[in-house]
Amino acid sequence: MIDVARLAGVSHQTVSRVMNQAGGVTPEVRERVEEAIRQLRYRRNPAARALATSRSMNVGIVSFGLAQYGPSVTLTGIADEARAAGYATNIVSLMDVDRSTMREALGHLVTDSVDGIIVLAPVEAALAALGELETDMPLVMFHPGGAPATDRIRTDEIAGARLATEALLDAGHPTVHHVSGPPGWLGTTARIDGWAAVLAERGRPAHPPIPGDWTTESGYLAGLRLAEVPGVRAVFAGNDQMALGVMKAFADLGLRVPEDVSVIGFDDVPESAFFRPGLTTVNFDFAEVGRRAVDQLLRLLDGHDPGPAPPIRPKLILRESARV
Amino acid sequence: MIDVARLAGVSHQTVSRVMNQAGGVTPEVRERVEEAIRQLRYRRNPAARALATSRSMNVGIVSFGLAQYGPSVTLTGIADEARAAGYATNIVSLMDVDRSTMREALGHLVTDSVDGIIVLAPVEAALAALGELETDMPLVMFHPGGAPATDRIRTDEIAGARLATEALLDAGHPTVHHVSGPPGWLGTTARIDGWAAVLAERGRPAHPPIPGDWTTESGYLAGLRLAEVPGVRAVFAGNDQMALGVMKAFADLGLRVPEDVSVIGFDDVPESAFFRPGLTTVNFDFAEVGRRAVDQLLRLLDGHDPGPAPPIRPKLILRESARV
DNA sequence: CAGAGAGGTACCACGATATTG
DNA sequence: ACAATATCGTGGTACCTCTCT
Repeated sequence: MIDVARLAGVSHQTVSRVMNQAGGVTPEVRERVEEAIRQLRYRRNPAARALATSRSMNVGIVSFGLAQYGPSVTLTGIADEARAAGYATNIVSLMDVDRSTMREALGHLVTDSVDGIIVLAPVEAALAALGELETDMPLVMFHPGGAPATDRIRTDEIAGARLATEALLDAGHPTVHHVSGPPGWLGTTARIDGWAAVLAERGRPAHPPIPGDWTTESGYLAGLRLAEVPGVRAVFAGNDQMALGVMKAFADLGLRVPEDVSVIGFDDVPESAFFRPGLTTVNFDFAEVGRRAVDQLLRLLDGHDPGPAPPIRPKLILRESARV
Repeated sequence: MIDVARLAGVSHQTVSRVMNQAGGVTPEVRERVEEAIRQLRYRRNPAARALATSRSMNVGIVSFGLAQYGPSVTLTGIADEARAAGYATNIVSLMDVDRSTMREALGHLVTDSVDGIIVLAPVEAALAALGELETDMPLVMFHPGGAPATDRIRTDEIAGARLATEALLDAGHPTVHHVSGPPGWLGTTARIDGWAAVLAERGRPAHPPIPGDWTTESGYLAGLRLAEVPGVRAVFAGNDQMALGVMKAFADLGLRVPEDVSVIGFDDVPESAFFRPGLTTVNFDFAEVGRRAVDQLLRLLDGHDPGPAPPIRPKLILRESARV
């Protein structure tokens, strides 16, 4: 910066003003400084800046289950939005989620002095661990189906499950069977809640959900079991992979989708449009989850209470797997 | 740090020595300092440290296709290994790969003054873009099927494709059909090369590969086409999703796997063990790719030429989808 | 004597180096 | 010779001062 100042014939302070888009610089001087910056290919040193401002311009991310579709898409949303706001993205990945791993992850990020943290671990264990750990660091977590709160970004998965269930009932099916995700995941609970609420409202029989584990295989097994239930007309699966498995089991057993049974999935993974039949499913914009998490965190960093962020709304994507 | 020094009754320099595990401190003094550190919950300021040492202790990652299984697992490997070495992980995700997006991504990381960069974008466009861009920053890229080089971490995907093809031929099948990945991906080329080489060596007919796009659906379409080819006995698919699609097409058309046709996949995604039938496939340790990339980069940062890193070797995972 | 543009100086929290006990 | 200290440099920003319409 000193070199730039010398070349432009000004003080380093003026160069700083130019770099920070601060006012109080003559257009003429500003141009001279900018030319010097270009000429010397100057980039300011973020460490020095961080030291002087006590802001690292880094956001930390604690992530779990990155190999899943939703979280990985959300991660890119976070990275993009943070970048756009001038923040870098510092990631810690978790193998398991419990109090000690969470404490360790947060500790790493605190040591790296990030300005704020986003927790991308939509499981109950994460919630519990965060509840027990006290941090003064601004923190936003992803909470599928959660209640409004300043530190949460919510996908309204209860509404998503309702959309699917209502669509199936509206189509005239007597009830809807549910293949759920594994216990412990926030999304599993939310989807069960939404589905059960609609059945209760309309006085339809609610068969106990058949638990899967998000995999296609578990969906297949659930499908085999469902096929034996007399009068199965409509199935709502907790994610698209399980819906795929259900459909495969039905196909193997000679049940036609959607002629005999309607199936609706959840997530709208890119492949779901290409399943056979194309899967009717519930879409959430997971990248938007990431972007909003960053926005919310930045507002928190600004100091004034932003209030709860609005939830991400579901969209029912109509394809061929369900007669609605 | 000054507070710690004051509390321990020493100079800040001595505290620095203790923090850095440097010698030249009496055990007694060291203990006093460590007690003071504990008491004040002191953590050193990474920005100040970065400024003084001109090392940010950050590695940058340029990633593409994070929603894919391989890259996302590799990312966690990178994050873990970097963390273990005291480095934080700074991620930039790419939507498209071309010269300008790559330049921009590297520019961001340079601005953030990372100490080194790992490029996780196994497509030819990335290779080309990096070739044209000159950076003095230490950089390691993931290069499936690539030749040995100091700045590359290689998975020996040619060997992986050979394993699959040889196993099928050894089982007595007259030849092997290949469902390839989309053009432009380094893995696509490597897998085709390995497959073709084995067929050539053994004088077997090589039908042109049927190109897919990594999705289950494209595998399904390829399976429909393959089923019409007379005498199809063995199929090697470029990844597990496509293998799943192929098997589904065969099932729909009444071809039994493995009785009528053997199928081998590639990647060994966690679900593949649960496909029906369980998928014989080629495993690579993608997390290890990430760990080695970090190790190699750290050696580069050390200054002395580490030589090419050894390639990641494939393993054939025998399950039920192929009679071998 | 305002007020705007520019410069001067202290300070951020460390590590490196030379120096002292 | 060894432990511990004092001083300086790192590259910026914040705040105060100066100068000139």
